[in-house]
Amino acid sequence: MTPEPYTADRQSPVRRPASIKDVAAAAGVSPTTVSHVLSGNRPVSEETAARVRGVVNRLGYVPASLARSLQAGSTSVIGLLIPDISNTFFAELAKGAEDAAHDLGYGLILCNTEFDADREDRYLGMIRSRFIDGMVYASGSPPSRRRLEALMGKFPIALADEEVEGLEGALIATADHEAGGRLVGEHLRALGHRRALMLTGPRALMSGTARANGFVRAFQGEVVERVGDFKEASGYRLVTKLLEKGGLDCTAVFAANDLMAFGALTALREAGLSVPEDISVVGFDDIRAASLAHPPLTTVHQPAYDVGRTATAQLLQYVSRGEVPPASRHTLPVELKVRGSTAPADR
Amino acid sequence: MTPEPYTADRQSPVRRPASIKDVAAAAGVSPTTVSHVLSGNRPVSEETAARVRGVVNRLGYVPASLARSLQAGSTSVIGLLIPDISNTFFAELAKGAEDAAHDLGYGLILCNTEFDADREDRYLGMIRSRFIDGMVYASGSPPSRRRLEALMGKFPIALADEEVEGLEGALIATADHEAGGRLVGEHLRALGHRRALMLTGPRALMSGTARANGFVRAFQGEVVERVGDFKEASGYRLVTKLLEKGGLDCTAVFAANDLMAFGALTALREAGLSVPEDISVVGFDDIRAASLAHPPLTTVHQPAYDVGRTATAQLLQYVSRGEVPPASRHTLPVELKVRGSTAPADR
DNA sequence: TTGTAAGCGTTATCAG
DNA sequence: CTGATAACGCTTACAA
Repeated sequence: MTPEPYTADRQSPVRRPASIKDVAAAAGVSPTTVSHVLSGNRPVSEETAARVRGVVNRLGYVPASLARSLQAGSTSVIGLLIPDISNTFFAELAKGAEDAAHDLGYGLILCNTEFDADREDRYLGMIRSRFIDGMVYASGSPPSRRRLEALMGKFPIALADEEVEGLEGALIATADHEAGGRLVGEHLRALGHRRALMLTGPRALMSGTARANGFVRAFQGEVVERVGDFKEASGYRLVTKLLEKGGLDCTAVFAANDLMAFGALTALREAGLSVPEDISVVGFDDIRAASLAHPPLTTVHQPAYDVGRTATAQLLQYVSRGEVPPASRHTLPVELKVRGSTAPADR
Repeated sequence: MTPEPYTADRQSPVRRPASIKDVAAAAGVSPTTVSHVLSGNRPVSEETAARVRGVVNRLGYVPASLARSLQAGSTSVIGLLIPDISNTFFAELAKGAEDAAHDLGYGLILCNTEFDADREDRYLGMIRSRFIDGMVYASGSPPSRRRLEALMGKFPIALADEEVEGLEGALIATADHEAGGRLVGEHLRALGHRRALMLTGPRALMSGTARANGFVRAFQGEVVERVGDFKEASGYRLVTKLLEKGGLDCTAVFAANDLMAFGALTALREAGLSVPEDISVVGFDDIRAASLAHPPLTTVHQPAYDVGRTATAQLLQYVSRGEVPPASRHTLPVELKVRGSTAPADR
């Protein structure tokens, strides 16, 4: 227990970590034996095993996962690609994915793209270079389709939440977007609304299209459509612009997601309109802030957690066998949450 | 362009991907040359290079990152460990970290622990087994200290947002928690409040302690303290319990984070108290929902993005040189956001 | 019960 | 300008 003599370079340069050979040498056995002590893949005499374990502890030996994976041909890690980590919808989805991965003995790494094609490429590179065994893809930026297409048949990929147009043959787990739109349509119709503004997401995203279709079909009234991009700012901009050139001329707004609904809410408030007295607003997703907002937002609850969990569990079934998943679709139910932002269309 | 003949097993089993040897053989060169064509590390005749590139494309060859990393001794990927991905504070922090990593040519993988020691262990294993080159650690669950301690000197780790008690010698980037607490104390005092309830985080977390210290010092009034766990439910529970046994007897509540403040808000509302007329409430973090809440929450804005960005950039400076970072502290300024949840203490 | 040697897919070194 | 060969650190036949 005498104090260690001071060594100038004690801290900074990382010493080469102990390898299996170092352990073997120090324990007087072959690397093979060390390997088997650690993996339990074949019997080792208790005496030898104990000695090896002692050395392992003393040296702080941890097997290099890279070498192990290289040899095994797989890393036991998959990725989850999402466009926007601060959208709580994706956060929930990620939790589901993580739980599923964890349960099945896989690591899950989150890849956040910020809707940036560069980053998406980079992360997809991880699967092409086999740094990860598979990928749950929950982004939906339109340009990604062609890239995905090339990967789909060659690597294990599952689509979560968003289906990608023209990508048949994929494993996909998604909420029932169409039914969600329908629920909103029925709700507004029942409240007596006959003219609605619909704020959609980008054309190329199927989920938005499905929501819109379901809505239009069930609403059976007049629908003014404006195309946004799922961001709060676009909801604000779209409504403001409409307001400026002569008013909305609608009694209800259906935004394709909660974020855009918030933007609409702000624009409406700034224009001196009150929700739901003057106009009703409905969102989609039921993110956390929806119930906290003022007024609390009527919206469609998506089972984000389940979408993530299902997509991941399904994918791993194939990944673990070294297979690429065949086409299959898992549609999860949605639920309308009626809150304070919708009211009858009187006046 | 004749249609490919149907093959029964076309889809499922993943064929062994092309290796550098396959490319070399098909191009009639050595693996060395292929490697150099791709890396540009040494001149290759344009003719040979073109031929190699042709084969690379035709075979869809992508270098195996595992092999490359094994050889290089590093993966150019670091991890960011966070406790709760659906807390937008961490989401912002993650964005900052991601941007910094991206700028410096590193990949960043998010490790979400859900405050679960199991998962934390698992993710820390990634750095011990050298699957990642470094880790930005933004969790603060108390039991983690000893584990971290063992890693700290041996692997490149940076602490973000939360310092860990007893862990000296770390690279750490954090908001000025103490100053934040002070700002709240001054604000409430100026409004005439003299008795406040303080909802803290777990004892072991230094950030919470710093906030509390700053607050108590500046408030100079009576402070009732209750220990929570940074989750919404605990804010609700603590306030409810107090309310049940005889009222709060305070004119203001200072919660150690916004989530707990929301919990308090709900509890207060259920008890028929209105904010800020009957009682003022202040949070900490300034997460997205804070401004959306009703009433909008007065809170301390933390530069989450900058914390993530700074911690990561600093860490990478050392990681890229294969060094373990020495102790250093980066304190980032905070800002009080006065909103609708605080008012003068009249009545 | 244990060890030797080959191989996973790269890149660096050295040689031509 | 190009190629053998070794080495990165591990696992796994095959052998003893």
